[in-house]
Amino acid sequence: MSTLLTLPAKSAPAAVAKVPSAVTRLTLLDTAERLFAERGIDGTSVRDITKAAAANVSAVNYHFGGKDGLVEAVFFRRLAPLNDRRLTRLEAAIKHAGASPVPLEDILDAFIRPSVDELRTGGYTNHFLRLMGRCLQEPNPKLETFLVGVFAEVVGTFNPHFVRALPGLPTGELFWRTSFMFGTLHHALYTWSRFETCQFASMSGMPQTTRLTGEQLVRSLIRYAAAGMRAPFGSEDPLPS
Amino acid sequence: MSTLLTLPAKSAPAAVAKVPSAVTRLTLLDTAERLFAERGIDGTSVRDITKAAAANVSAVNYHFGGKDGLVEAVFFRRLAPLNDRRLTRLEAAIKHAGASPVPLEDILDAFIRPSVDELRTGGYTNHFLRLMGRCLQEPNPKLETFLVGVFAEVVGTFNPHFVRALPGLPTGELFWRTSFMFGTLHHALYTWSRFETCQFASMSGMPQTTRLTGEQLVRSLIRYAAAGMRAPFGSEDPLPS
DNA sequence: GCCGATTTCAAACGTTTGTTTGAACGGTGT
DNA sequence: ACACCGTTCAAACAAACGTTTGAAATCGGC
Repeated sequence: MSTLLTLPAKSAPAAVAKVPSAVTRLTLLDTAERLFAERGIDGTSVRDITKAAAANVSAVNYHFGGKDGLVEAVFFRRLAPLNDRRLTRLEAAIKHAGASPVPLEDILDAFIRPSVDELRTGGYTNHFLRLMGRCLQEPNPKLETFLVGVFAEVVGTFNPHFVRALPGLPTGELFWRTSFMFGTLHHALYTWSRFETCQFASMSGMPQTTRLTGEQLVRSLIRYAAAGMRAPFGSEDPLPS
Repeated sequence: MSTLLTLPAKSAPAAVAKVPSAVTRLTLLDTAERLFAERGIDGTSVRDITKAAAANVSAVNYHFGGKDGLVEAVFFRRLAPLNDRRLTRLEAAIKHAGASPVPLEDILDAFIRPSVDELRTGGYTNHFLRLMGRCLQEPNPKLETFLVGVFAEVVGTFNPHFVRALPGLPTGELFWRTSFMFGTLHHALYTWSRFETCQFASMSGMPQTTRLTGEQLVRSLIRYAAAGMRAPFGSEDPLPS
């Protein structure tokens, strides 16, 4: 339930030189992250994980209290610093803007860049990027409430600045455009992170120019999302049937 | 493998008055669609399906040759007419445009509208919409190759018209913007179709103005995607750090 | 009313799932 | 040397998994 980061038993006294080995714990987290990204959570058994991690089957239950605890730990390990980065970058953009509204591109940069950039540079592999692109649609209900809670603070902090940066846009429309931006980001992460072996690359004879660096992907995403969120709203020309 | 729509045994002779009952088959497809959307494919057992459908456990194997066959049938039943609709609408837009390039909004309309609109009006429930939003990220490899094959024709047909409608846009950038549009659409379908019971609605105190009709969602999506795909491309002002 | 084909059914198949158990291991402090 | 604590391990647990089986039930055509 609420035992998100509580280590297994490890009675808290003398908490100085803690985490004696924790190598098995880390290996389990890494391999679980990789396998979850490749086969999904339900498609990965604890035996798959422990076998790939060269650990015992019961290690998952010992270190994480069960498979559910491992799932939460896998996501929490990445999501917490990711969202910290987002908030930090937004703070910087707010300070840089002074009293005037934060430019839309800066808000999007603070939101998007950590997903693509910081996650990779911190010794992270591409596996969590694939997992990120999928996480919102994982059917695990516990995970869903957990993710919603983690994201709530971020969205709540970003939303007022979107409102200021896009004056005149109705609240409902802004909600949906934010959701569109979310979907754009997640699908792009999923596609980009697995592009090396992606079957979609052969869909329409795609050339090699589709390979992007992380920085290029960030810029493309911001360009696309900024233009989309700034799209004129109102009863313009009706669409043809 | 390639037995996508082949009925179980049913030796083909006297193929006139076929499909004697097929009520069990249809019930299984409907309930499987619903449960797949709610719990994911791996999270749904054949016993869950057959129990909810008031059928026998072996019915899945009899009618579809196994769970994999059922999965393919669930997707194929919706995807085939959906993509037919897309191609038909694109044809109409091409004819309407004459020799000039098809307007970007018309291309997007032909691509997006069937997903939101036609799928619902044809007696479809919302369940496949949720499944649609998730299908590209289902870890089932067989399903993936199947979906890629189904979508290949559509993408191959739409791409040349995107090229004409967006002159000057590099091929690589166009690929990614198309992918962005794809992600936008799928995430929007997922969010919109489950909005009634969606936890995201409570994330930032969203008002009731976020409820959209299908038509409103289509127009919002087209506005957003059109603006995003038309975003200026080049080495403009560098983003702030 | 009977026959052959089609469909349903209860029961069981072997495998895999997540989890638990209790003993053995490997350090550290005394 | 001893006891202690955190960790690992092989073995087993009941439950659920997809699938198979062979016998009933159902139906249409003659």
